[in-house]
Amino acid sequence: MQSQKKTSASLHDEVLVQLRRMIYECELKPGSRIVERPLCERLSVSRTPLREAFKVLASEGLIELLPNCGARVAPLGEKDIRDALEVMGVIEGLAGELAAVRASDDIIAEIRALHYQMYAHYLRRELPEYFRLNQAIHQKIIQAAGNTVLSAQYNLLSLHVARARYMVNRLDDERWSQAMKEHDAILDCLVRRAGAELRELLRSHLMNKLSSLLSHLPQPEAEAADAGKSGTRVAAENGAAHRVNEAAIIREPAPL
Amino acid sequence: MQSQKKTSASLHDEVLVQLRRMIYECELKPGSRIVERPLCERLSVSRTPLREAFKVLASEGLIELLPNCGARVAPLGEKDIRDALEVMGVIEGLAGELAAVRASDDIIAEIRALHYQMYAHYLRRELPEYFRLNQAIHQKIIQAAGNTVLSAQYNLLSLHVARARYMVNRLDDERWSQAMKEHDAILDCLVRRAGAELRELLRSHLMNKLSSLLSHLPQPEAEAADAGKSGTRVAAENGAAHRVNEAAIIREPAPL
DNA sequence: GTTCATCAAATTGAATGCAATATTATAACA
DNA sequence: TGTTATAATATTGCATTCAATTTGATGAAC
Repeated sequence: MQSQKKTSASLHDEVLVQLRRMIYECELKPGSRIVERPLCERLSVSRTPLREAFKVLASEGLIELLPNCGARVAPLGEKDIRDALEVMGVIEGLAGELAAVRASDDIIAEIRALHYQMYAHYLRRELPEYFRLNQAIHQKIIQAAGNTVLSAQYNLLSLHVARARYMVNRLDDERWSQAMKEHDAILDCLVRRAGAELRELLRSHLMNKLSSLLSHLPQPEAEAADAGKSGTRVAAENGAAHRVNEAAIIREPAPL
Repeated sequence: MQSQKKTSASLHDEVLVQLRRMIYECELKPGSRIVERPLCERLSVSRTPLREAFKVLASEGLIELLPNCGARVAPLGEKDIRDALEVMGVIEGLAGELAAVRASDDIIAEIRALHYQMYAHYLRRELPEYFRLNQAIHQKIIQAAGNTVLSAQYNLLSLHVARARYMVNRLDDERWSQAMKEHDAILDCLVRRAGAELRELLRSHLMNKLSSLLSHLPQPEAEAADAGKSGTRVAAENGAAHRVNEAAIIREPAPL
C-alpha cells in the first residue's frame, strides 16, 4: 500500500516533505524569514501547494505564520528544546509501558537484533549507522505500543528534536557510552516486560539527551536573544551549524 | 496583543475555527465525506482558504484527506478514543507534575477559587456551568506547567476528546460524583505541591473518563463496523447524538 | 440477468491573476 | 543631521480558471 514513493504523492505532499527536511536540517535557519516566490521557483511549484504546506508546517510548529507578514522558521531556543523533550519523555515512556504489555515476542526479538547491530556499530564508532539503528529501535518501541495518536505525536516531536540535534551537531564520547548503557537497560526491561521500569528508563533516557543537547547548544544567550519575540528579521547567523570539533559528527539525523 | 477577535483574523483562520467547531460538535458526522463546493458556499469563502484549512485539519487528525478523492471526517471509534485518552493521560499527568513545582501561589489560589465555584454548580446539578469550570481548571493546570509544546498537544487532544463527548452526550450521576471527588483530591495535591501524586491522579482521572465514555458509546460494534476502513461513504447516521435520557445532558462542550 | 466497457458529469489538484497590506526607499522638514 | 511623511515596490491573501482524475451512469456483450 505504501510501495510507490516518488511520483505518486501529490505535489503538496512532496513540498511538505521537502520543506520539513530543509527545516530540520537547518537549511532554512531558525528565525529566518521565508519568502514564498523564491521558494516556489526553487521547488518548481506554484504558490498554492507551497502555501498549503506552510499551513501544515505552522500547525506542526516548525514555522510561524505572521498575518500579512509571511512566514519564518520557528526559532529554537533552549526553552523550546526543553519543552519538546519534556513532553517527548512522557510520550515515549508511555510507549514503553504499553509496548512491554502489547509487543509480540517477534517484535521484541526484532528489537533485540537491532540492539546488537547497534552495539556493533557503537564498538566501531560508526556514528551514522549507530544513529540509524538507534532511531529504528525507538521507532519499533513506538509502533509496538499500538497507539496511533502516540505514534503521530512522537513523530511530530522527533522533527523538533532532530532540528535541535542538527544545531548541536555532535555527540561526545561520554554521553555516547552512557546512552549505550541505557539502551542495554532498555532492552533488558523490554524482554522482562517490566513496563513501569521501562517507562522511567525511557523518560530518563530522554532527559539525559536533553542535558547533553543543552550543554552543547551553540549560543546559550547571545546578542540574538530577542530573535524569539521581535518581528524584525534577524537572520540568526549561527555559524556554529557547521563547526567541526574533536567529537563525532552527526551527518545522518533520521530516516524518518 | 490578542484583544481583537472577529474581524481581524484571516479568512483562513476563521474557516479553520468554524470547521473545527462543526467537526467536534459532530455537525459534520464522523466518517462522512466532505465536498468542497457546498462548504464554500455555506461559509461564503472560496475554495482556496477552505483547502488550506483542510490541510491543517488533516494534520490535526480531525479529517482524512484521500488523494484525488476528497476529504472525510475522521471516524471516531472506541480505539481512537482510547488512544487519544491514553496519550492525554500522560500529557496532563506531566502538566500536573510540572505545575506542582512551577505554579505560583496566585495561580493555585485561582484554581482553588474555580474549584469551589465548580463544586457549587455540582451541588446544584448545573452541568453546563460545571463543565465550563471543569475545563477552566484543567486549562489552568496546563498553563501552569509553563510548557508551550505541552499546551499545544493538550489542546489538540482536547478536540478529539470533545468529539467523543459529543457522541456520548451524557454523564451519569455516579461518574459525576466520582469525578467531583477526584477533583477534590486534585486540588489537595496541588496545594500540597505533591507532584508525583498529582501526576498519577490526573492520569487516573482521565482513565476513568475513558471508561465512562466507552461505556456510553452509541454503537460499540454494530453494522457500521467497517466505517473505519472502507472507502464508501457510510453516513454513520448515529441517531444517538440527540438522544435524551435520564442522565444529564451536555450542551456546552468546551470554550476552547 | 449479470458483468464489463465506454462516456458524461462532477470533483479535486494546481496555476494564474488581482486586490489589499506591508516593507523599503526617497524626500521634505525640523 | 536626524526624523517623519509619502510614494514606489514587493509580498501576501484570496478568487478565479484550467487541467487531471474520479465517480456514476448508460449501454453492449456474454
